[in-house]
Amino acid sequence: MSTQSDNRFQAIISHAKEYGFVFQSSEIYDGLSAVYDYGPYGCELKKNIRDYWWKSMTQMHENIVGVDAAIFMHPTTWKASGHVDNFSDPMIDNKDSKKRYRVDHLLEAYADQLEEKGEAEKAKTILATMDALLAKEDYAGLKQLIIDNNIKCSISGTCNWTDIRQFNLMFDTKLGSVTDEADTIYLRPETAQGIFVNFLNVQKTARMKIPFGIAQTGKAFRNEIVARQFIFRMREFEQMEMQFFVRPGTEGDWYKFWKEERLKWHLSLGIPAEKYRYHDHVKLAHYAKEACDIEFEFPMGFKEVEGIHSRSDFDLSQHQLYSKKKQQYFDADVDPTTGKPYGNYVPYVIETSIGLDRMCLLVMSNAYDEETINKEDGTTDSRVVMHIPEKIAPVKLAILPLTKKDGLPELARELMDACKGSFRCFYEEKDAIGKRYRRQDAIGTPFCVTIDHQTKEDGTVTIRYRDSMQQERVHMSKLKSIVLEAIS
RNA sequence: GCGGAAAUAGCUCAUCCGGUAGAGCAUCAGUUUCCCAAACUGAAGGUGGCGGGUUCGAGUCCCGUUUUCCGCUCCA
Repeated sequence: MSTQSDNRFQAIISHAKEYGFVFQSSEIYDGLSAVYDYGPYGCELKKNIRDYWWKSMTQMHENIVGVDAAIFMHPTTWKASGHVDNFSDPMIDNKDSKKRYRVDHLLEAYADQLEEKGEAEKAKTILATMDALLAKEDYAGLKQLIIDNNIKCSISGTCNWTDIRQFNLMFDTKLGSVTDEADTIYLRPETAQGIFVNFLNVQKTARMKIPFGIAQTGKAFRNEIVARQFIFRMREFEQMEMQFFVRPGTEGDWYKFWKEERLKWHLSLGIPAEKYRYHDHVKLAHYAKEACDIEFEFPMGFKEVEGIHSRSDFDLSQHQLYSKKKQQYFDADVDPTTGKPYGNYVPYVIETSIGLDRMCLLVMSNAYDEETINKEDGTTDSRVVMHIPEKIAPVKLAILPLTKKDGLPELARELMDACKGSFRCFYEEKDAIGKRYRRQDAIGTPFCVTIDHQTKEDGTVTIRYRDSMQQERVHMSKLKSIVLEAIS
């Protein structure tokens, strides 16, 4: 990473704090690691991004409906989803190289080596022993297995291992007021399962026919080993997910469709295409058939902002297995090859999952700009401006009377009253006009309007555009529609 | 979790060899001005992240701790 991009990231973090976008959580108590709060403008931005996504997914697609599932779910949910087994990996560190390994990866790699050497039997024995020990959570036994087989770290070449430790990435808590008798439940590590367990409820009550989708936004929690990089990786974060249910055999086409559709959504915000790229997964998760990330060029490099996964029928089948309740859909459409209806099946799923907090960071990173302005008298000036897309800007319109007397505030208040019911407005009469413009630039307000003495005569005002700094005279009565046009 | 760096006003930073903290910008009140960070007057804002130690005396030296950033690792 270059020093320049380092500085840029620092500048964005400082700006986010200084102008009320993002604060560290519990800052007066020295903060809480990797937890952040959104301030007055940050929460508007976040809400606007969420609303824009929600509208794009549900309102613009007749076959997508929403749910809002609880954060607490029945503990069996996480057994079915694979999170209890796959989300809590025993780890071991090599003391010499300081490298950390997942214990199962380390042993599997060793078993692979044995197989290559023609010792397949021994490899099998080791993997079987490992599985047994993992099931018993016998970490001392696992460490002994590693030592007995003289498994070395590939970096240091030594067997100098630490004890095996468990990193459970799910937060747990107790349900029930008496702790002794209470059951352990988890804060959801992803929102997807709240959709899967409601699959039939939604399908039946909203009378949905395949293909259809269920959208949800909400908080999820992961006790990350390392959570860093500002709001990019937080322990408490918000996801915007849509699970799209399709007939088996059509998932390839739908995967392709949503992969393209989701990138279009990003580009519809006017963010340059060259800052985005796809990253196709080579090594797939246990449930996936195909998967890719949409990556954005953050100040610290290209990083994932959204994932599109072809999840097969893994989730619904698992819930069917664990709940012993059929998760089937009856497809009355006629299969042209057989001439009969497709009938009952467990649908396949295409998932699109985007991190709302990452999207906020994406927008702020892309918007932040330190401009040098060449003034008419030959001198230069500078401004910090947030080029936030109009649709999602925290404040849409600033209403600024040129002076605080001669009846100008009264006219400005009239305009304020006319507009504030339709979008977020900001009123200010303090300080010189230039200073007020700069303050609005810093929070990304796309339009400023100034009421001056001419307004009293002919009802016109100057509208000043954030990005170009150009001004235009328009009639007061047109202002609301100009702004509405730009933000819809 | 390991290693490195850092933490002083809202922000960016000073404070020399250890002698009880300053600036610019921002904020607030007022005067004046009135279309791109204008000027003037005044005000407010700090137990120097927190805790301990050394010292007559610690923002400064030492230890611990918390938080942040960077590298490794992790992120199904």
